[in-house]
Amino acid sequence: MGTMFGSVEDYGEMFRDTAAQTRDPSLSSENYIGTPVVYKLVRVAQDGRLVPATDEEMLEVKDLVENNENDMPIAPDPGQTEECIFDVGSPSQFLQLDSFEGLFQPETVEAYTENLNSRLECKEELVYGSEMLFTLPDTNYQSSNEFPWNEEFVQSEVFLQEPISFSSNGCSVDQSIGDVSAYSIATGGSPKAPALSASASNTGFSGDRDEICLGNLSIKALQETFRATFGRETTCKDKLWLKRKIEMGLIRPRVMPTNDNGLIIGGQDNCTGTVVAVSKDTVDEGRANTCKDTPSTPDCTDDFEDSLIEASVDHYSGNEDFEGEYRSAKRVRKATRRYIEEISKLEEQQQSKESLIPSKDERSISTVSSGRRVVVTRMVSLGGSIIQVPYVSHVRRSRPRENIMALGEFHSGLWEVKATPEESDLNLSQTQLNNDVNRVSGVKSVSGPVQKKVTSHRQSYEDHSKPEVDQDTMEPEYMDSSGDSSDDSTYSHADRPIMQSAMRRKHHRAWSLSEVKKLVEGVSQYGVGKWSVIKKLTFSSHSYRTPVDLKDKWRNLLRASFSRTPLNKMGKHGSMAIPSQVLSQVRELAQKKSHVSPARKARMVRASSRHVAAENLR
DNA sequence: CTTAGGG
DNA sequence: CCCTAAG
Repeated sequence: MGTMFGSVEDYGEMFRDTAAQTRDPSLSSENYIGTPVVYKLVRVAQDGRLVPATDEEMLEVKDLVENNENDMPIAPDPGQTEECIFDVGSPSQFLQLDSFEGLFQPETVEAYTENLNSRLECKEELVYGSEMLFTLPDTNYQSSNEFPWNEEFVQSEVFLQEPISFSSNGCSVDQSIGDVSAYSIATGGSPKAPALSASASNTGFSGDRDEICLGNLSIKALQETFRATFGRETTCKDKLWLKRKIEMGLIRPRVMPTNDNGLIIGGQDNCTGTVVAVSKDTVDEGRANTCKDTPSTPDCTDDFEDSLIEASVDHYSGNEDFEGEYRSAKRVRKATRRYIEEISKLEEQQQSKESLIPSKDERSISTVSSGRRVVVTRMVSLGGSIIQVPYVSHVRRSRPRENIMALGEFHSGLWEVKATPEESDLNLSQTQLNNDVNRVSGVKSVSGPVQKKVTSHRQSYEDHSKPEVDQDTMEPEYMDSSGDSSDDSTYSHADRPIMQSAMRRKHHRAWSLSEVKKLVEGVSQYGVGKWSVIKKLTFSSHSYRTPVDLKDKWRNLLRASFSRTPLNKMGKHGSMAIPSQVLSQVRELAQKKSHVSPARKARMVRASSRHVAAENLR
């Protein structure tokens, strides 16, 4: 790490020292300057992990901070940062990097800071980024007390995130979220304050939208407006920032509907690819109170309230062009703490309204238009409650949804096996079961009680699954099923909720020549159209071939056999061409239509009974 | 459920 | 390969 890093770290140390001081009860009340709040610059990786900032990012932020000392919003990179005022004392207040080197992946960094009273003990930091920042369970912060999340670590945009992010991580996350949201909303400075208490006081401004004449206001006026809007003072001197902030404060409440059909914020699609999260490292438990009690820092609590991590999520644009789009001039600020508050409020409402929403992990999708923008939202259960979030997924982006029909097939998510209880012929039922079990889509329906134990069926099938059929013996059974599942397992578990059903597509399995021959043989024995029989008797070992498959294949063979150009060597699609001999055989059989000679019929019966007998022996 | 046929 | 309609 470069020098910057070192210095930052030093600052951090400095901070910790002061923190240690204030731990002394006798000092706590007056020594506000020593308020043990340590900030860390972290970035939220795409997968949600929190990773410490890199040198570059640190530099960037430092620039921000330093420039700020001149009270001039000089951003290191105009394209990447927004105007902002930083009238804080020194960088030391901001950053502390711990020993996280190596974890960081350089990405665009954006950090916005705002200090309301130019004191280092209280400040507001706004950080924007895109990819959501949630992954509590997997991060290593837990092993490091340097990174206490608890309630102090406030995650704001959480609710915009795809549910899967949490669901796969266990309930502890939900808990955390709960705490977090509560904290972020609390106005009274009490982290424990109920979510609702907060937003109410802030959203009184149902304001005139034509407030865009803010541009003509002086800084003073803007500050005043700010105060009116947010109920607190600000020393921010940046017009743009103030305007934006105020607009956000004014607009957001309006956009957020209070009913079921609503929500969703307009102009929320500006994108960012990265996230910078600045978290506060609370060294002292009683910090908040200490701060609040400090006479000379009236804004303290507000600041604390504000000093949560904020990140905006890009829902609609890919990562690729995010850079360009991000830099595009009129970026609209979006989804920050306030948005979260609203979400929470909405959540609250949802809860109270309840009854409308299934208690399940419901995902009702609805389309909502907000102004010009049409947004699809859906209900998502988060920590037991239901909230409405934009229906987007960056996960799915990479992997297009597959056949939707498949969605219906796996509702229960259980491998239900169709049972044929009334089936008199045990062997037959077994075999059929076999088919169903192995046929991927065969998992579909269940008639009657599902109680039939899958295992027992499977077991019994496997017991006598030893086919009397020659080649390719056995293998299909295990190979097939395991093959299927292994296919699935290659997909990220995080995608599970969404993908699980889509995943279930029957894979194509090329017909081998031996299979074709067998098919022809089967047809010759039992006749065209007796797919079920052929399947049962001739393809008993090929679990993956269903009667329909046979039929389809036969159709193809037929077509091929009558084709003028018998494809000499390789089939069109690279598959082995079917020997002309076989094809002629097919043609011959086809001509005989489906009718089976009495002799064949007898033979068939015999074969069948033989088969049955064989089965019974097992 | 099995077949046939269309997609 | 999937789906559906028809026995």
